[in-house]
Amino acid sequence: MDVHGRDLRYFAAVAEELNFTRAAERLFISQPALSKQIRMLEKQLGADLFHRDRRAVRLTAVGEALLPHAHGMLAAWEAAEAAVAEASAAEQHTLVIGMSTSPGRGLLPALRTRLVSRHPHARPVLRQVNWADPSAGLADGSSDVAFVWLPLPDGDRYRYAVVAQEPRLVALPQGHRLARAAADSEGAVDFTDLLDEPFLALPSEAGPLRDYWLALDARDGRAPRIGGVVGSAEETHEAVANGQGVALLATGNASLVVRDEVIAVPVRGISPSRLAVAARRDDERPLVAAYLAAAAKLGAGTS
Amino acid sequence: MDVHGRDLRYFAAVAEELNFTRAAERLFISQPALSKQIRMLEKQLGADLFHRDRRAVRLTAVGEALLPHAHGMLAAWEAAEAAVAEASAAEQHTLVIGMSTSPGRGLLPALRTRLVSRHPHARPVLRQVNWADPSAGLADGSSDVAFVWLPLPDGDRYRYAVVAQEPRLVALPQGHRLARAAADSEGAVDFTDLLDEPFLALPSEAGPLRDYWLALDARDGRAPRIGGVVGSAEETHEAVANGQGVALLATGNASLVVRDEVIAVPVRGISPSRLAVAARRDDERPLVAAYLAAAAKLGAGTS
DNA sequence: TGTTGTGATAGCTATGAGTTATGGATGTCC
DNA sequence: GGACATCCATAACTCATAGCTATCACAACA
Repeated sequence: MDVHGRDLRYFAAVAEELNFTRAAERLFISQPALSKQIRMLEKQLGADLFHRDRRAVRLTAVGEALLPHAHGMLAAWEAAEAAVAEASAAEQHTLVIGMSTSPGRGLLPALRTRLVSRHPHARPVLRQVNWADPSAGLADGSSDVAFVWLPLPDGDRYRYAVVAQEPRLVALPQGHRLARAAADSEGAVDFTDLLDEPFLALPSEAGPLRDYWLALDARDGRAPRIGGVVGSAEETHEAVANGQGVALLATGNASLVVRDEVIAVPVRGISPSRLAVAARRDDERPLVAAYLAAAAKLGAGTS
Repeated sequence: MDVHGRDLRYFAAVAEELNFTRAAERLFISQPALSKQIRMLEKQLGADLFHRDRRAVRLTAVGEALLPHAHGMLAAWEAAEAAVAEASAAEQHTLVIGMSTSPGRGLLPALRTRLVSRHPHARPVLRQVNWADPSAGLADGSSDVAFVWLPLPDGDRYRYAVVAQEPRLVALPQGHRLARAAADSEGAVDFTDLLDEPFLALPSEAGPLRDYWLALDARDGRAPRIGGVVGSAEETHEAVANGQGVALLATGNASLVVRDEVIAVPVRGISPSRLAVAARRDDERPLVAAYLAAAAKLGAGTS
């Protein structure tokens, strides 16, 4: 049914040498092993490939018929191996960078520059991931590294470098009562004033991250009112503008949501947001390590 | 280095099903066996072929690169198998008929007709063999059946059917003294009159056959004079015409030597020649058996 | 929360691809 | 013609591997 490529290689060698002993030497196996393998191949094909005269070995008609196919298949396999090696190398040098929203803050160009200076062959590829996955593709392997918001669910599966720590804002519809209140109070609001507001939440799959953007730890155990579930910056903008609810934002992301009817004001009394570059803890590939190292350096510089 | 075709087949199946269990069923092997084989292939290539998410199996970039090659090689092997089968069938139906000189006597067309009436696919192929090989190619396998002169050296290795038994003639140059003597004596000569003539002999490799055409058994142990060694009808004609020696002939072969300066006259006192169709005793192939059977029938009819 | 589906793992067996040692036939050299 | 070299086949053994069954781990789903 199938052949082992080796058998074809052996066959081609014997066909070329027309001498089992020399062919075996060339193949770095013993002569009996070669004899046996050729016999097995002949048995499998149900036809002799060589005429073993006492004095000479020569191809039979069947052998002649097989030889060009054997050469073709050996060449085809070499080509296949080369294709695999190439694809493999390309994969080695590709770094998939997951992100839920554009990290902005000039981070991507800075990290890219640092990465390619260390690994000139590196090909960073950006990948947008739904907000439902707080690991931005790390969990299912679709990203190699990712921009994530801390805290990360299953945090011990990852390692990360914080690249930005910023106060959180709240996005409000332009006419909201708290928008006016903030204008009176140094342009900020207390989180306690937001406790009864309906909040836009991440999908429940987001786990701890959903709780974090609801600032659950600042609510003293009282459940938040959920005004809706959002999966992207665009949806958030729409929902806020429509008055479905308010939403906490990282300062660096305000520009994605604030426009038209929506404004954002700082919130006092909650922890700042922390944006990190993360990778799977067990992923030791050089490119991944280099990207994380670059991020750590950047984070150290800007914190 | 090499692949087993089986592994490519397995890979292609999994790539198509994107499900190990179903692919294994389709391949009539167990799922663990398939898993293991794919892992081995991946290990051999040094790259993963499939992305095994908990929920889904999908090809990696490397797998995508390999797949078309795998399909190509599987198709190539099918083509190779077909080529082998075809060549094998052709060989099955080919009967190589060895002969030292054309057997004449209408034997070839008669036997050919009988053979193809029994085996319509049979392709008889004629092969001229040097006189040095009295088995006309049977010994070294270059003929399947052969027209031979009895006695045959290593006679027990062959089986045969006598197709012609004829008095032997002697070929003489036209002006030879015995040519005239024969004309006086019923057109024949006694072998005793030839004892001192130089004889043309077959090459020494011919063994008993050489002795036979020197009629050694009719010489009472006295060595013949050898006038030369001949390897074909043409050489014999030349040598006789030149007076190098005389030569015994089968009646049916006289026409090959007798022309121009050479005549042939019957010889009294020696056994007749026996022409047979022979095959290797251990060669039981239907075509060979059929040819021999046809020869036996023909021999029985004409003897 | 049990059930189903799916892939990986473990442990076993049989096959097969390799080894060395040896046999037997042929050809070669003095 | 005898010693020797060449060459393919066979025998007996070893070790890797391709297959099996049984089972686990995990996700999806009802």
